[in-house]
Amino acid sequence: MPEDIDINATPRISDAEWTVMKVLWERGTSTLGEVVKELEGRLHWKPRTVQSLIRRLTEKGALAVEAVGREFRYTPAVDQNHCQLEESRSFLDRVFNGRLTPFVAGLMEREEVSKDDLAALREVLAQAERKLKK
Amino acid sequence: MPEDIDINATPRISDAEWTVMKVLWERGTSTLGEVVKELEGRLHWKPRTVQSLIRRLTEKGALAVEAVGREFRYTPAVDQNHCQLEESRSFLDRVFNGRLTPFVAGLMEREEVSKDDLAALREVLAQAERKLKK
DNA sequence: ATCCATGGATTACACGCGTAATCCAATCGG
DNA sequence: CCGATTGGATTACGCGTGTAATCCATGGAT
Repeated sequence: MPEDIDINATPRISDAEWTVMKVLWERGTSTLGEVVKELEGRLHWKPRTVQSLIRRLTEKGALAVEAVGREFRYTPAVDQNHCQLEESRSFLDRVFNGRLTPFVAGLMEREEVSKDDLAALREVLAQAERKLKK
Repeated sequence: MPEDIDINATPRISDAEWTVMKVLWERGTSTLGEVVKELEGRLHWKPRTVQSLIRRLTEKGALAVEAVGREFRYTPAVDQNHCQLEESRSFLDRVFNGRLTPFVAGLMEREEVSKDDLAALREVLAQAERKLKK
């Protein structure tokens, strides 16, 4: 009886949820209040909204919960790089048929890439080429 | 009285709609039947599904309609590069806080980039650098 | 001792999306 | 000419999402 459940699947994270996850990944672990504080100012979100998002993330297994006193602390239960990679693939597939180059080229044509970015990219490229050669 | 409508906004295109738009962009203009034919095999979609997507795209102004005999021909009314750029920006913001380099680096670390890609990227980079210098 | 802020649990609610089915009219193949 | 196919118009329907509000318990401030 083969399992239908893909044990390695990362949960699907929505737009708004990404905002929350980024805070949690950055801070490592937080209470609701800490996340709310972190977000207020940038966003108009009411605390209940943040709580809803956190609850959904917990339900879909993206956050782990640990009771501390009468509160909970929330900790990412999925790897940021992994999630980013999945999003990257699905984005590239959807919009650019999976091709990376047109994506980068498009941004560069519109001058969306700074000189610093260029330098960093050059470095990343060089490294990848070295790795390929080995 | 300032307008609330952003005249330059491209409509928001959903996942499934991207699939349809890519066909239309590639073919320039098509009837429903042509799109259905183009997609069958790759996808399980029923013709009514394709029609629904086309209708929604028309309603949101992404496609222009022109009656030809009893049928309609659908033609993209939004620029592909423009849509791609918008998607790119929103994706980078959401997932990578707008930073291009970590995105590319992430893909390369996981060896998601082929040698040909690397060469093409190198070329794109060089061109961008030349443009910056001028 | 009391009141308020805070957090969990439950509920809300409209909208977009994926994925069609139905109904109807016209056209096409035979 | 007639049945089958095709395409437009209308309708469907459950799920996820964005964005909360309510209700309730409790711990901290006064």
